[in-house]
Amino acid sequence: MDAAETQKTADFLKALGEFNRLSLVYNLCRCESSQNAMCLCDCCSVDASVVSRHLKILAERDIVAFEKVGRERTYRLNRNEVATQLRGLADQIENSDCKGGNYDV
Amino acid sequence: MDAAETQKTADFLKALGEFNRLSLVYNLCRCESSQNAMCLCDCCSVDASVVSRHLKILAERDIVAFEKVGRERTYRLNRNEVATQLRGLADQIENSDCKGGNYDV
DNA sequence: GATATAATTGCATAATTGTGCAAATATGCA
DNA sequence: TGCATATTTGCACAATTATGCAATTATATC
Repeated sequence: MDAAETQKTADFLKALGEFNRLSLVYNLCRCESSQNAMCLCDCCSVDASVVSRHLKILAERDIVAFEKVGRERTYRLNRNEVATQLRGLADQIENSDCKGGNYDV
Repeated sequence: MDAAETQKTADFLKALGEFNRLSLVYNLCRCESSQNAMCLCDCCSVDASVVSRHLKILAERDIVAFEKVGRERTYRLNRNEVATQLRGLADQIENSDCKGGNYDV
């Protein structure tokens, strides 16, 4: 478990671990089709610029993907990728894949 | 998905989503037995008081459990609980349990 | 009781992060 | 071209968070 990978995982979890961003994720979760940012604004009572920034953070961590459609930008949740990453972490923690070089006393 | 539950999930993810705290979790992951805080200090190069505070946050979210042993406090990872929570979130996101009341357009 | 070690807490501070508003950019349409 | 809508960006600021140090608490041992 090198530091860079730990940092990357932490960044992923941190991106999900903020109320408005998690609300956006849940909101996208409910939608079959892509949603534009304006539509997503409705789910959290913050300025559009704030939603824009949160979506940017989610996109940077590959939690959402976006596409330009006209003057809109539509977002969709990367369901499989996010689920896979969460399950990978769960397995790692539960099955103790990391038990090799043991610090145990 | 009410706001309180969303906040709780966000808090859980936020607790895991910080470099030093995630390092502590990985470190505990490698140990079969409980570890005291001093021992855990070794894995992140910060003051003991910082480790103490991070462990407190992890304990508040039920990510770790502790026990008083003499003048030490020993910590262990709540493997199953953490894994279960992560998998629950993965399922929710992937299977779109929340697709019921649909905001879709 | 005196002393040593483990851990926590108070306090100050630095760093990061979330936010709103106004301005800028990008694009579609009349 | 001119105007409207969608989104982003610059800026300032508030709120939160991470950190270290010193002091304190708790407990074990001499």
